[in-house]
Amino acid sequence: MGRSPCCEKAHTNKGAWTKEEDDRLISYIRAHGEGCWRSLPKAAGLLRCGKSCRLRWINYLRPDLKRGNFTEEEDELIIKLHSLLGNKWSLIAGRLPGRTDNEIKNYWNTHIRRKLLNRGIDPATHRPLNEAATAATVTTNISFGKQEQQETSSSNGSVVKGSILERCPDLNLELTISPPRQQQQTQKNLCFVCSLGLHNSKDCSCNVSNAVTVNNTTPSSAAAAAAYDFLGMKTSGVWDCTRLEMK
DNA sequence: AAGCTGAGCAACCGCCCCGGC
DNA sequence: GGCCGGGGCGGTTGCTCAGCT
Repeated sequence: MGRSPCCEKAHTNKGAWTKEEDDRLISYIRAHGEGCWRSLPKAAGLLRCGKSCRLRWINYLRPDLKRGNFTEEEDELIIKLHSLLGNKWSLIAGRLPGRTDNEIKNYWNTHIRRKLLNRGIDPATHRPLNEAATAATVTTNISFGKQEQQETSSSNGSVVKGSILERCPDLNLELTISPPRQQQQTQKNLCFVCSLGLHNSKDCSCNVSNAVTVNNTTPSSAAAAAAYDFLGMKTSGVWDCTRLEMK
């Protein structure tokens, strides 16, 4: 049973892309644009799975990609975003123009993880390693909307109280998160995801969340509170979303 | 020079979500 | 409301290459 494969695997190439395949894909997309990935390989004369074409285009061939080493600023931004968003690589990539989720994921796993470990910071929790060891069950990753709902039901059917505050009793409850100050008056209903500039994201909870203050226990605000501890440096007072703006 | 090892990264796999029917 | 197909995403694999012995 199960769903049918996305393509006829018996007649598709796998592995590294050749220059000729790249050229075919580029010229086809230039001529026709990004359309139906499933039918693209056949139309472009490629013996590749549609998914493979999409991945190749998005991660390597797209003209707006920024190749080359990550800057120190990008490093720090990735670390901050990861502490907020967890392994939401696509969301993180959305804040780094010219970078792809795959690239950031690889970079995280190869460089930043080690960098944080060298700093004595647990890359999974963004807490000091000794603290992370004693509070291994505490997560500081954001949970949005549906994911939050999924996580609130345990396997034995009992409902776990969903509040991150309950799971993270050491959170600084005095912290207030707020949208950019000049927008506070006009965007009272901005959800946390939108406040990061990730409008129209699937994780946007504008429709379900009407506040972004930590005093409320909405998933987005509680998650924001959970992220107060950047790089192990606890902060207090106002945490301003504008700090995540690209420079 | 040859073999070994680990890092880096491109690509694949499988699952999930969403929209159309 | 349920099913199905397509797209997207995160995790993992495996190839390549540089550094070391």
